[in-house]
Amino acid sequence: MLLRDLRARLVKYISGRLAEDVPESLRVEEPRNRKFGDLSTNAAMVLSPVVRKSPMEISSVISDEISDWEEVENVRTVKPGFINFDLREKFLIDALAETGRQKEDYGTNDSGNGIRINLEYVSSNPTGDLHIGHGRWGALGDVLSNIYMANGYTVCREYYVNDYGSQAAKFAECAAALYLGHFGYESVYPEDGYPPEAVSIAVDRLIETSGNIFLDKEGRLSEPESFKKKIINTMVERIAETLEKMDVRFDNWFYESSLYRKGNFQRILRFLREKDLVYNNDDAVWFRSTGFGDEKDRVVVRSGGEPTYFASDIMYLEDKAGRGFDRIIYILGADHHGYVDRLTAIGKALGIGEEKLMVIIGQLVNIIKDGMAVRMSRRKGKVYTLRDLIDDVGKDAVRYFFTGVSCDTPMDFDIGLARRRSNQNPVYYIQYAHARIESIFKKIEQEGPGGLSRDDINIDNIDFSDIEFKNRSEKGIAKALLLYPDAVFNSCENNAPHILSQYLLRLAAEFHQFYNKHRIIEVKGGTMSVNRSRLALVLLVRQVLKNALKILNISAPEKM
RNA sequence: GUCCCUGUAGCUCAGAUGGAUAGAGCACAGGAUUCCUAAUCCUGGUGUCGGCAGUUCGAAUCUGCCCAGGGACACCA
Repeated sequence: MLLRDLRARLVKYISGRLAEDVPESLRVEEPRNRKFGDLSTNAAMVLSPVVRKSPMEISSVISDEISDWEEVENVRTVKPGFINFDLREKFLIDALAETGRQKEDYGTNDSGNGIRINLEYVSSNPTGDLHIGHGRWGALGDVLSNIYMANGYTVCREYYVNDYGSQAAKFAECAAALYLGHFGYESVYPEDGYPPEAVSIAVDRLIETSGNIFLDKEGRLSEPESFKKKIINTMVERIAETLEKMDVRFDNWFYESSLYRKGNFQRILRFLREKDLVYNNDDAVWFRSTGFGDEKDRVVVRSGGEPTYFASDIMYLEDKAGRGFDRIIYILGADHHGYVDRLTAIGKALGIGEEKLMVIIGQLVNIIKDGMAVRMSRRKGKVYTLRDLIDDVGKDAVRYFFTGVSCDTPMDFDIGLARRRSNQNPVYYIQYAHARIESIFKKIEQEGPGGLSRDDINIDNIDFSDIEFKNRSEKGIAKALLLYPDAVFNSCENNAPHILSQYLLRLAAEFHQFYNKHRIIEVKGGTMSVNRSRLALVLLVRQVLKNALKILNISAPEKM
């Protein structure tokens, strides 16, 4: 990791020599403006208050040190106290050779040290189709999982199925009404039920696969409990199918009902009483969540004796901790942000450290249609669902749109725009870079210069010492390639897949610019030759594009 | 009323723990293809970084107060 390694080295030099503690804010980074050089550090400025010397004074000491590094050349200090420097070509070439050797592993690191993460996302109630927002959490969770794995963590992707409470019961009730109605029997549809068109998705499917097996002779449900189980599973199947359409998959579908297996609820209740974490009031059992930072106490057992959803939350978190995860991450939609305090309260009460529990809030998605915002409420009949979106624009675009912007940003999703398969969609720009490179290789293979075989354009057989930088865009590409591992690391540190998306866009841009100016297959006086240096460079670009696209799980097409 | 997120170019958004002249794409105008895919490239420019104070050598970034948009505040999930 170029930036991180250089920073670490600088910190090591400074600590004990110039200052006891090196400020966190010390950075080695690319300067915004290219004219300042390849890299830059603010070391002198952040040290100034610590050392009580002027930045310029400190910068001369530090720039002397940096000048000794074999990676860099041309170190200079500038006005307020910045130290700017360039990367030496010899270093770039050696580093690129190493990149080529690592191939599909390039960019990964083991900073995660095998730490076990449970990442829960989507977890939409199985009471209807997924909406657009779920697509965002799905893409976010999936890519974040990939990012964590690329950084050496172990990840369990989990979906929590709410199949136990009153919402599931209500859904089953609605479904039963439609089911009986379908076979011509009288049925009463619950007044406050889910929209029938949402429920019928599952009912139609159930009838298709299982026919009337839940119907008894009197025109009633023969086995209401199995019907409920079946109808919910049918909905879950449908949800899983939708998510699979965008390549979002889970390691564990965790059923809320499984928390209530033999005596588990009584066990946790006893435990909570022993710890004095609950008390009785108004015939209900309350959890002392205010004692752990929640704004109010929460009911665990209703006056009727039924456990609440909050009871499930307690057991679920306990279960996760019991499965030995070092870190438990929830991705919640902004409409559930009120959960954060509750969850952390449970965590504290159960002795799960704050550093172990993390909640990522994803802001909502607005749908824009013909310039107008469209409300997306599942309770209001026919809406534009995630399934519709994936069918309209394809999984690559969906995934890129959702992970290309910060999850803190409420996004506007313009359906009309997303439908257009045009250059307005940046994902094509990135994929096109990959397709172009493939096309070059195909050309070399098919009608390339004599004496050049397929093996010669294999990354394993390339002599990277052939690389030379004859112009700015070649060096620019090299630098961009070497910054990839930092992008992977930073996107993990910040739980921000969009850092990776942004990086990809930049690499693609570097490539397209290069491609337009310089040729890999050169033709001189009718004879064709391949520029070995550029071939090597482009092979690496392809590798990094592939690696990054794999993390985003967006396809890298060979032709477009 | 309380809490969370957001407010940056005409539009969609970057700007990762404060740093050097605030960026990209789209849209708009013009140009580039006898040659590896023009889904590309090159050239054009616009900003009271929502507002007002404060902290700092230095603020789009941190703090406070306002304004605007979205969301959340059940013995529903």
